[in-house]
Amino acid sequence: MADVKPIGKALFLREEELRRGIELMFFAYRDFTGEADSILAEQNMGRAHHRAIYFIGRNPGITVSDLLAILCITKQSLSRVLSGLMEDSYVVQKPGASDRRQRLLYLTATGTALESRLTSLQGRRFAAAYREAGVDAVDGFQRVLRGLLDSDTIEQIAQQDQTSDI
Amino acid sequence: MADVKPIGKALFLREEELRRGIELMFFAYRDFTGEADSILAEQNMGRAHHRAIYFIGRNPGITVSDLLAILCITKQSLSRVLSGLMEDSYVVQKPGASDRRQRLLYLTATGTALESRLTSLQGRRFAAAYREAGVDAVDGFQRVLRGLLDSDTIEQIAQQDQTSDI
DNA sequence: CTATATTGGTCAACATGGCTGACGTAAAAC
DNA sequence: GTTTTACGTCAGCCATGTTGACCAATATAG
Repeated sequence: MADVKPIGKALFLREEELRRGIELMFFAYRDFTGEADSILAEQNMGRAHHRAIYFIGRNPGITVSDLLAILCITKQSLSRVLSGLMEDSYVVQKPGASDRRQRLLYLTATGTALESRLTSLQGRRFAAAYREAGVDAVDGFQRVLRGLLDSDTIEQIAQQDQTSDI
Repeated sequence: MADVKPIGKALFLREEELRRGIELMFFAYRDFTGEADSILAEQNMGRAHHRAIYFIGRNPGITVSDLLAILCITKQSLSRVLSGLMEDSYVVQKPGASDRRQRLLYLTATGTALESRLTSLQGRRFAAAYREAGVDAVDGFQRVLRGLLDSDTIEQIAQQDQTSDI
């Protein structure tokens, strides 16, 4: 097998490298979400609830349509989740001050508690990975992940960063 | 706001950094799988079919239990998916030579065609991201992703690499 | 050779979380 | 005053995960 053409060898290595990325992405995402999933299961919630709680916590007072734009799901799907979260008092809604059709979403104390529990769990996993890998690796990690995004998503994230009340 | 304590500022930045990672992971995974999902939807398949096809293509002749170990789902869930794939002639099974209880899984020509279509789609996305980000970034990316894995997953991947017939 | 363990499949029932389509209501905007 | 927008809701469908029970073929250990 030593007589493989260099070009073939290069292509093979390239495909291996790409497959490694694909697989790593699959396993990492699964393990990354796994821990939070078990906590959520205890409260009879799923990943969809987590996402809603996370982004409401991150953007207090967000409107339903803005949340829809972030999550990219149908309003029926989100509505089902939000109804559950409000019934169990993780989330409350207030009418918008300027536009009273809007229902601005906020976490309750319970909601905030759950959100920070979940986020600190996932954050610890990231912190450990970052620590092991080193600062330069973190930069590369984020650059590659950004490169995987759709262009719409990139714009969306950029806008969010602008309007966020940091 | 210039009188924030340095320690508070550092913690804030740290949390921001961790949240950035969490969010990037969510968006990147969604966009990364999105394209393949649409192709799969055309063939009335979902992500579960994709995973099965991918790992059978990657490990021709894999047993059902080994595939189960990779996917970490119940055999009932996998069985449903495999039945569909065999009915539509994407996958065939042959009895194992040494252990005839085993059913070794292989892709058909149709299956291989679909697998490579999907993989090259996702591969192109990775290739573009890798190209933009640069070689060093790729290394960092993979190091951080590996750091996010559960220890069981790490062992599993290591074993796979050993036994793979490269 | 027999007992047990392993590999794999199957049926039934259920939950979650996507989706579509249709319809309603309140408020803003023109 | 009409139209558009923001949001909700009802009904139903599909994919994919779950548990539990049960069965068949075969390998393996005693």
